[in-house]
Amino acid sequence: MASIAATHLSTTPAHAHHVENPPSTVFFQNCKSMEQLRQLHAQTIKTGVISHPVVQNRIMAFACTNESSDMIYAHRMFDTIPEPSVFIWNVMIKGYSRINCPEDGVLIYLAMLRRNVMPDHYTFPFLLKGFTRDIALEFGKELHGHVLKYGLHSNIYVQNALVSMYSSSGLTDMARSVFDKSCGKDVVTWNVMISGYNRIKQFDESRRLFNEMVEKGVLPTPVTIVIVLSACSKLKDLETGKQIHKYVRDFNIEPNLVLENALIDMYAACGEMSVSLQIFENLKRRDVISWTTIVKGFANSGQVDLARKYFDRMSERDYVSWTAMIDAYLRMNRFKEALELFREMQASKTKPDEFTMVSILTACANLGALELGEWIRAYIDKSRIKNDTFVGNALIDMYFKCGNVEKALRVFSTMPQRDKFTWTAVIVGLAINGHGEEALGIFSQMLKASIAPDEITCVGVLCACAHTGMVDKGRKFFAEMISQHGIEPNFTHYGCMVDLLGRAGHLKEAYEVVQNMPMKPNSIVWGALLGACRVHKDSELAEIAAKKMLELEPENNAVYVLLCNIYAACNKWEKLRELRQMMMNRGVKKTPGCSLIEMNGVVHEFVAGDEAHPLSKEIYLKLDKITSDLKYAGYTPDTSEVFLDMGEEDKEVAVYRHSEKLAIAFGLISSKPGATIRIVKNLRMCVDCHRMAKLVSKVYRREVIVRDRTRFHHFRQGSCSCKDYW
DNA sequence: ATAGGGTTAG
Repeated sequence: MASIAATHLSTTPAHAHHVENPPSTVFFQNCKSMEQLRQLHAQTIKTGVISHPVVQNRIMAFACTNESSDMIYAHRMFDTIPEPSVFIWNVMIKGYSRINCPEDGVLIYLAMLRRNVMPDHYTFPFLLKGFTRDIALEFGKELHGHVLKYGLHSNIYVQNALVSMYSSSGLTDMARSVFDKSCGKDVVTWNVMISGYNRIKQFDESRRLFNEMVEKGVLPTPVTIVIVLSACSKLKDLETGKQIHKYVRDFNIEPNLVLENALIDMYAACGEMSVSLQIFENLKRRDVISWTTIVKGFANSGQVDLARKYFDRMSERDYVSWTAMIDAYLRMNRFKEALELFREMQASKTKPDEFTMVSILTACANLGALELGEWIRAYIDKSRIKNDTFVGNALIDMYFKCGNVEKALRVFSTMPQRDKFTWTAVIVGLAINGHGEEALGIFSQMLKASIAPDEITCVGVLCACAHTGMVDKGRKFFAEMISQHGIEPNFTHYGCMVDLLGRAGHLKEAYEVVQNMPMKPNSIVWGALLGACRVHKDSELAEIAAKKMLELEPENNAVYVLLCNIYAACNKWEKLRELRQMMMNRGVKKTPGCSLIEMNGVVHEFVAGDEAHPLSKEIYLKLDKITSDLKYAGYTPDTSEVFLDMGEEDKEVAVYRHSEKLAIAFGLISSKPGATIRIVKNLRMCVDCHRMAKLVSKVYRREVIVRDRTRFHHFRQGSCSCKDYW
């Protein structure tokens, strides 16, 4: 092909570039690659036709806008043109916006103005495309001024480019003001405006504007339908979604694959998986988005195994598909499976993005998998994955939930941008790790930074007060929630208050709070009171709280167990026997205690009395050794919370086999001397395990960190960060 | 020789 073109060219005489006789440029139509363009370009130089503007235009247009465009090449040629026409400037701008360098486009545009070349109606659509929020904030207004100055605002392409620039960079109000002022709108104007509202999540306004558009008689295109279906999906508005579906059929709108996918997504989001699936099954062609949408649909409806079935059937998966499936496991608290899937994702050589990283960090946080979390952090740096605020927040949360307060704070202090969630993560993280005072300090910094707290932030503040016994500060803050921060206390806040007062020994006041709260107390509030009764061994109030809880949640086994603990601790054996009988009759089973420990990137799981671990034999031998070592340091088993009907010796065996002890023994065997042992437990730590962990930290000079259901225990040199107050 | 809008995920 190139040689034919070259032959053709060589027949054109070198002197043929006289104005009255422009050279033929048909041979450029066959040019397919930059390689061919280079040959043609060389020929035009040899023959001299290069000096003719028509030829220059052809070469520049190809170099800038062809699929295999080469802006370095284009710029080199551009520099040889003494007086570039507006056309040449335009294609240069287009070239830079195509390769996602809108700032370079702006630089070219400014150079063009300096050379006194006026922009035309082609310039702005190229120039404004692909602006990010930052670029729009920096140049948007000025360029908007230029549009008016050069009298181009009535051109519909220019006007749509302006609306699109503002709305796609989140400056929706600016977009709207151009939109409202424009006299001639077409369907694209409406589309870009509506998608602007989608962008800032004002889906109800998207829906409203769509209705207005239809009323005004503007005919929607498939693109309009996709935008509005997306809004319906987010609003979970099945009614409008169905209407639009009907509209598609009634008006014979050509349903392309993107539109079909949007329909599948809308039905899935509205909980209509059967309709969603039906559309999916009837598709002639399916792409990775169709499949991912189905996977996500099942994930959202909690049917993670069905989601997996479709995920496994996919012939092609991208990082979004993998992340969707990982999230499906997260949603069901199946964190280990989430991590297993991440390993498969790596094996498949699919590159994760920052969304994947957030999901994996969440799994690490919940499993206490610090090693893997650290690895992810290094991976993010190494692979230059976008390290945005979401990632920072997830890292902070991971470090706190793994009990590493120092590193969590280090991430916090180096984050360039912080949002409400960042501050809240730090406050909650400090609180659960027992650093109440510091949490309050961060809270006042947050207020100074003019970040408004939300409900969760308030939970963190109350939790900080509760875990550190700051009763007066907690009372004061609770009173200020409405007056200072405009936040109405919800059940969780009342629960925190009851916890705060009750734990500090003000059981009567705590009970009063429950009785006087403006809404009917729920199980969170009664549960907090019940927990306080355990700490202070008040079996009478405990009975009231437990009875209320069981009215609300008859299936809540933990309530029975806690009441048993309390009876046992108060030596109320008769009551305990009756309760045990009732539990037997109702078939109530204790949730087995379960502890997780990560070792060399693998999460090991232990349940009470477990013998399933490959190292089980060694673990029990180690446990024997620990017990005898600790006895020298003053350890005696504390079986006061054991409520099983058995002799003292059997009780000792029962506490001896608790899952956190197995995990500690395993940790001591498998890690280097001096390494911190981190454990995550699903239930509250028992008194005996707590006592033993303190001694382990002293005798073996090991830091032991146990995260239980509600808080952290940092064991160091024989004492615990919770000050035995949990 | 050069024009604009869309789906999946924390």
